[in-house]
Amino acid sequence: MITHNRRQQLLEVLQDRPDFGISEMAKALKVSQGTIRNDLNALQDEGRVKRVHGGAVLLNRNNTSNNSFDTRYDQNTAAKIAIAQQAAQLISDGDSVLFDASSTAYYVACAISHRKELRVVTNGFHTANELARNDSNRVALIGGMVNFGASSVTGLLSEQVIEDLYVQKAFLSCSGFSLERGMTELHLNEAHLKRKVIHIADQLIALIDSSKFGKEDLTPFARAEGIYKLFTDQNISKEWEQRLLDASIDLVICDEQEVPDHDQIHLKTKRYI
Amino acid sequence: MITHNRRQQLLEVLQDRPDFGISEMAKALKVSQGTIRNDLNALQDEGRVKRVHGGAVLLNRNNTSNNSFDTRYDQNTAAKIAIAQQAAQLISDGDSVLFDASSTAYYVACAISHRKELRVVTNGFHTANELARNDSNRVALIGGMVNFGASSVTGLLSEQVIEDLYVQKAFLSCSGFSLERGMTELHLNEAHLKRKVIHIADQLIALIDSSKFGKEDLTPFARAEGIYKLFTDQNISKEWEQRLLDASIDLVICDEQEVPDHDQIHLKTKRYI
DNA sequence: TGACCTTTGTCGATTTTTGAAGATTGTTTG
DNA sequence: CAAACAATCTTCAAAAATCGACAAAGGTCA
Repeated sequence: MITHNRRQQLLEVLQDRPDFGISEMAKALKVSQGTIRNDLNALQDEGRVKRVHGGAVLLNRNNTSNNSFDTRYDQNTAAKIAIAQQAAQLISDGDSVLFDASSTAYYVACAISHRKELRVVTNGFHTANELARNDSNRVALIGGMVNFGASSVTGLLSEQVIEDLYVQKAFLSCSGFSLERGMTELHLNEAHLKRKVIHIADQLIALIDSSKFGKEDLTPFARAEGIYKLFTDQNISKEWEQRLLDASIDLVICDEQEVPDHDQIHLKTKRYI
Repeated sequence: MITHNRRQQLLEVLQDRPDFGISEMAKALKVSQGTIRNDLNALQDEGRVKRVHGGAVLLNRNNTSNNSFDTRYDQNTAAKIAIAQQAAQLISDGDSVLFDASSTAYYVACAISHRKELRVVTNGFHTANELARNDSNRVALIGGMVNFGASSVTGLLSEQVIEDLYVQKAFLSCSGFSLERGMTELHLNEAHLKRKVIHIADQLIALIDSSKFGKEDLTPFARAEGIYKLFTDQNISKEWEQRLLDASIDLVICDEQEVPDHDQIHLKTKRYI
């Protein structure tokens, strides 16, 4: 084992087990504690970790995946992916679409990675990055004040910017939904932004997992009648299903399919043992 | 066995077994260790591998993603961090500052994580996220077209948005610098954006590592006289140092040891003197 | 043959690893 | 709060591994 590779492994160990101390790292990599200290100090000089008493913490670059964005992604993943895959069917090559910064919208973005020449507007970093990966797409990120937790922007720098845009389909989620108040959002800024973007979109596609029905949050931003299609998961109650049908809302209930590897994106392989 | 073929084979071995050291490669190819050393050094000169103590690591086979944030991040890290730590001294609580999407500017952002109530404008995702981590800061991300590789935006949605802002200090890097053309940038969009933001900033702080001097890229965006302070690393040539002094440019040559503890990302410890 | 390149072994210099001693830090206990 | 203890840190020195440089040996081709 050469030095460089051992240090790379050390970083991976540290990512999996941030609580490991020097002695545990030494045992995991089968070298002396002094060597681990050398390695950690060397990695510190490279700016990869910060040394603390008893061990080290990974520095920002590797840490970016450890914010609240990812934890949001792990909640109810199967339902969100089911919704995303169905909703993605609505998008064709060359479409102009809008996504909010929600994790469900991000999964839609992942599901249309094979589409070409899309024109995309979004306020989510991850969604923007995922779609910009494809060279033929033109992805616009809405400027504004940054929310660290959500990796998104909401407070608009300029109201005008959005009004000058136009998209065919807007894919929006919400934190609560009722027939009376429509789609509601916990945060004022987010609701404000969504209300804005609805005006520039031809069709409003609602991505609402079953847990949101009956919840009413602070700020409403879209009336139920304005929804072009509503996607939800199979856990929706019969009662709500009927209620939505009675209100003439175009409802799509998405079956959870076998999506084996997707949850495991965040898991790292453990080479040490 | 022709030399050229053996080197190709060596690359394949290295791909299969990245953890192989010199002696293992020598055994695998049935030549002496000295020959392996020759081969690895030759391959390094071709840019195919990077030599590390005890062996070598393969590097980017696809030169297309050359400008990505991650690869930029790893280049010349020590110099960039040195520059960042010195430049960070200019920032006080409550300041309004602007950063470009460069990795050096990102390091500055990391170095001011303890500052409070900053008002920040940037077009880099990583920089934005890092600074937004601190609740007391207000971070604005400039909206625009997304560059996947750089994790940034450049094509502006609206020229007006920037003109309505004001910052005290703008921290900008560049891909080339000369006294005649000033700061230059390879990509047109980026130069365009930087030219814009210079107008809304009181002071232009240039972050230019020593490798950039004498390079002139396509698009100039800031004249040398307009630079308020220029930070570079200690590898700058005496010749260039003199030239900048003659031009009355406020030059700061950054050396890691001179920074007080509380402003450091990490300490460079001297272990083997 | 003789010029040129590659390979190989050797040698001192450098880097890495490791263990030990003493200093420092963090925690527990009275 | 302070003393006592444990864990961890830095420093140092020695051993091991590796490096670069050089020169000798071997091969190729005009």
